[in-house]
Amino acid sequence: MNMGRPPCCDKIGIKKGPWTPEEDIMLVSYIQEHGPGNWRSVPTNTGLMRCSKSCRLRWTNYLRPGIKRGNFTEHEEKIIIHLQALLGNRWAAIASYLPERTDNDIKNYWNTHLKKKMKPSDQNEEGMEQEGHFSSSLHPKGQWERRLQTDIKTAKQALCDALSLHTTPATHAVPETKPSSTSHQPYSHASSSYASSYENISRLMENWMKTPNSHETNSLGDYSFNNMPNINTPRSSSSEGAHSTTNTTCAQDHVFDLFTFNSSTNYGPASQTQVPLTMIENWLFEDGASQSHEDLMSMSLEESTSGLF
DNA sequence: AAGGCTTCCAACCGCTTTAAC
DNA sequence: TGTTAAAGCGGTTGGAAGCCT
Repeated sequence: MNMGRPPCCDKIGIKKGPWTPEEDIMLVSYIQEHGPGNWRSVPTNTGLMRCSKSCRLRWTNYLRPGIKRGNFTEHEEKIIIHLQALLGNRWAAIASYLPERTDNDIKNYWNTHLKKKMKPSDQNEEGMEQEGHFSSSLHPKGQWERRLQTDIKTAKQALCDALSLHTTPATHAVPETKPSSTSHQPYSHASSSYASSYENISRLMENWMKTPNSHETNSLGDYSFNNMPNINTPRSSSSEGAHSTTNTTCAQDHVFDLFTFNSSTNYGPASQTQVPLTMIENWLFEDGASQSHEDLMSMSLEESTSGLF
């Protein structure tokens, strides 16, 4: 019986553990030619004795261009602390606000640095959480509920984009809308002895970026680091090119679902399509403003979450 | 100098969701 | 439409490196 997709890898002779520079170069060379995605075929086509999942993780967490490593700035630190309080341990969501950092990196940084740093004040926050002050831990929420919270924001952003109600792009917190910041982002440093190899790979990638034409067309569609779809969104970069459009559409669907849901309690079905635009605008502007990093930093937790519910 | 302890982070594991067949 | 693997995600671990005694 062979229903569904074929297996990702046969798990026989799969290599585990740290990646060698040679393996990295093999992977990068392959992605250079074909673009990320279709991970299933990566081990076969590259000769890497790695599981496809391992290849994907290696790429998204380490080799992907535009990743800043080590040395979290005070600003980044504050954002992480604030977002962690807001969203809980939803590292992917937090990482979307820090496009140059991977969720894994943020998670590690939180666990190794910030968690203990927060210890003295934790008492307060935990106390507040127990009293239900924070939305993220108001109740032991189900996954769909927590996802909904994020979706609301995504949906608002999508609708905002659709209606061309951009706030200043530089302060926009939702990274999907930002132009790629990766091409000019210097690699800060690699903390391990692997640094020299890593730099080699960086150079390899820089060469690639200088010659976008050589890889514009491939089985996965147009692709280059300069116009990589969703490059700012960790993980999603591994997805296929159509992703961002799909997200927007889905988000818009969500937002209209929300309107339908809200209005159905107050209005009859006929009025569902007659939500005044000013209402939507107000709603968007309200939250759109709060999406900037600066505002995110300055607003209180209560303020920042009140709009969500 | 060396042994033990701690810190840090890359990578893995396992679960859930999404999408291909 | 059901089954299955891929993708996404958060938690955890292993081991290298640094620090302490």
